Amino acid sequence: MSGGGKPNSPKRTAVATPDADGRAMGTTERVAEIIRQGIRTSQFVPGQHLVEIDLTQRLQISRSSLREALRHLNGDGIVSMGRYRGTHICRLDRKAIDDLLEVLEQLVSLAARRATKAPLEKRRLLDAAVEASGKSLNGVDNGNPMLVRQTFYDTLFEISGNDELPRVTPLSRADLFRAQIRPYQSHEEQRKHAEGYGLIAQAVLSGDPVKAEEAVRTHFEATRQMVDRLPPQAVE
Amino acid sequence: MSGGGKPNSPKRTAVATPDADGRAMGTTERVAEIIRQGIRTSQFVPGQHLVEIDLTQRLQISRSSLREALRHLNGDGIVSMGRYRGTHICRLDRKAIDDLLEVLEQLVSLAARRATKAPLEKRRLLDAAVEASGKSLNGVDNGNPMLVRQTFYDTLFEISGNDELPRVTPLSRADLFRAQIRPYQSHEEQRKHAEGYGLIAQAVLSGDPVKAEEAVRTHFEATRQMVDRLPPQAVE
DNA sequence: TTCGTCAATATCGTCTGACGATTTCATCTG
DNA sequence: CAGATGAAATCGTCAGACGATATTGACGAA
Repeated sequence: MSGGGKPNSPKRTAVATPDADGRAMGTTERVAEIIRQGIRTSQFVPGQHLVEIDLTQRLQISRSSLREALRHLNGDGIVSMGRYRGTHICRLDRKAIDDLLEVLEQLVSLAARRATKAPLEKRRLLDAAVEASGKSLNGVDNGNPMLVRQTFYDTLFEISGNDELPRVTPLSRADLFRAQIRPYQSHEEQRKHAEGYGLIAQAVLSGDPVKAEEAVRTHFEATRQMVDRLPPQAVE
Repeated sequence: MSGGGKPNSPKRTAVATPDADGRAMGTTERVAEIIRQGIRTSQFVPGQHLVEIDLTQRLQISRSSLREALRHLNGDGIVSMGRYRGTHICRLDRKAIDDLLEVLEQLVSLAARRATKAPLEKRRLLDAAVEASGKSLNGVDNGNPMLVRQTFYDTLFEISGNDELPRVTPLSRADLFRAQIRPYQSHEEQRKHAEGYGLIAQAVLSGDPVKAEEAVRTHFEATRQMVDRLPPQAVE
C-alpha cells in the first residue's frame, strides 16, 4: 500500500545514540553541540556562513534536523538567521561585547556568592578542577584554555545549586567572544586570564561571599581592560 | 488523484507577513510568539501537552515550521520536549521558581541600575508607561496584569541600553510562573504586585542607582513571600 | 474485583523530495 | 568602468513517508 518504491538505503532513523556521558541525545541536540564545540575549536569562526546543504552532507543528517539545531542556536544568540540571507556565526561588535560582559559579570557574581554556601567538599572540587586544568596549561600536554573555562563555569554553576543559572548564562556567546579575540591574544594574556579562575575558586573555597564576589568583579574588570586594548578590527 | 493534478490550494509559501509592528516575521518567529502569547492569555496552561498535528492544523502551518518554533521555545525553557513523549508546556516546581526569581532579581537589578543613568526623558517614559497601565488596572477597561508586566520590562530594558539583557533575561519563564500561580492569586495581590513596578519606576526616575536597586530587591522579596504563602499544589 | 500482560493506536523523530522566493554573482552592454 | 541582466545558489516552507516509542485499553489470571 505504501509507495511501491523501495528504499535501498538502510534508513536508520530515530535511533537514540548515547553521547560521551552515556545520556541519550536527539539529533538536534547532538548537532547543536557539534557546532558549539566547533566554535570553541575554531572549526567555525565568527562571521562564517553556514550553508545548510554543506552541513547536512558533512554531518549526515537531514535538512529538517539541521534547521531545528540551527534554530536552537539562533535562540541562544550563537547564529543569526537572516531571511534568504542564510545562517551566519554571530560576530560581536564592541558594544555587544561590553553588554555581554556586564551581564556575565552579574550572573557569575551570583553564582560565586551562592557557591560559598556550598558544602566544603564541593567547593574543594571547584578548586581542584581549576588547579588541574591550570597545571595542564603550563605543562607540555594539550591544555586547552577553552576547556579550562568550560570546566570552571560548569563546576561553579553546579555547586551554586541554582538550576536556572546554567540555562540563562550566555556562556556560548562568551565562547563566541573568546573565539573572536583569540587571534589577537598572546599566550601570556591567556595564562593570566586563566589565573583569574584560580583566584575566584580560592575565594569561593574561603567561604566568604564578599571576597568571592570581589574576585569576580576584579576578573571581569581585567577582561574589560583587555578588550579596550584590542585592535579595532578585533571588535568589528 | 495527485499524479499530474494541479494543487488547487494557493500554496503561499515563504511569504513574509508583516506583524503588528510592521516588521517582517518568519513563520517560526510568528508561531513561537503565538504560543508565548497563548501562555500569557491562558490559552495554553503549564503542563499542557502540545500535539503537533493539532497545532499544525490550528495554525495552518507545516510540521517542519512548527517544530522549529517548538525547538526555539524549548531553548528558552518554555516547553520541554521529551523523546517520543511529546512537547509540554513547562511546569515549575518550588525550587525552579526560587532559582528563577533569584536570577531575575539579579538581572532586573542591573537593568534598573543602568536605567538610572539614562536621559531624563527616557526615564519619564518608563514612569508614564507604568502609570498608564496601572490606571487601566483600577479602571473599568480591560487592564491586563500580564500586559503591565510586559510593558514595564520591555521599557526598562529598552532604556537600560544593554542589548544583552532582553536576550538573556528569562521573562518568558516568568510568564510561565505567573500563569501557573494565577489561579491562586487574589485581585488584591495582583494590584499590590503591580504597585511594585510603579515604585521601581519612580526610583529609576529619581536617578539614584542605589535606590533603584533597593526598590527591585524589595519587589522580589515581596514576590518570594507571596510564593511562600502559595498552596503546595500551586508549585507542584 | 484488582492487577499484570499484550496488542492496537497515537504521536514522535527523522528522512526525502519538491517548489516558489530571494539573494548573489558573473556576464553583458553602453 | 558603471549599471542592467540573467543564471546559479541558497533559503523558507510545504507535503508525505516510515520506523520507533509511549500510551491506552482489552483481556485473562489471581
